[in-house]
Amino acid sequence: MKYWLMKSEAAVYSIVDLKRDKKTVWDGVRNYEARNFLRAMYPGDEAFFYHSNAEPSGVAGVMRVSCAAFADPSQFKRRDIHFEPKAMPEAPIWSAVEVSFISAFPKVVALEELRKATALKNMALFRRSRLSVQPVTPAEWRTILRLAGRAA
DNA sequence: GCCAACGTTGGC
DNA sequence: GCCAACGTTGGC
Repeated sequence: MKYWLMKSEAAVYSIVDLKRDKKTVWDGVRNYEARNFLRAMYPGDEAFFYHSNAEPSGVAGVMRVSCAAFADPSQFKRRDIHFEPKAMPEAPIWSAVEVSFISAFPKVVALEELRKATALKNMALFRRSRLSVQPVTPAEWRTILRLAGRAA
């Protein structure tokens, strides 16, 4: 099983929305490296839900990858902001996964806190700016759970 | 709202 | 294939 971190603007879709919906299609990723990480996901993998552009930004909870990567439906929708004219149903360009709610932390583990943790200094989060889907190592995963007040 | 980081596009 | 222009992400 692998671990991941996935970013969403909190005002657009937050952990509260995922808790309500139970599961959602994580679509709209339009960066090749992030897409390749989506394609590397398997059902049962777990991911941190990261709130970006939030007050504070940080890790807000945990979700499970509940369906492996498939063609992102939004790339075919002409009126969708994520429409991709070059994508054909028989040759999709972008991928999505389905994720399911596991838990919301009582308190968001803020970016500032993540920065202070020396065990996290090599996180992709800090080394690769703007990457919205990224791997998390088991050690990083445990560290963040501990910061969240959850047993690792 | 500003702006740094950085991926993408398109002219040449 | 280079690189300037441009657009987006995301912290602050």
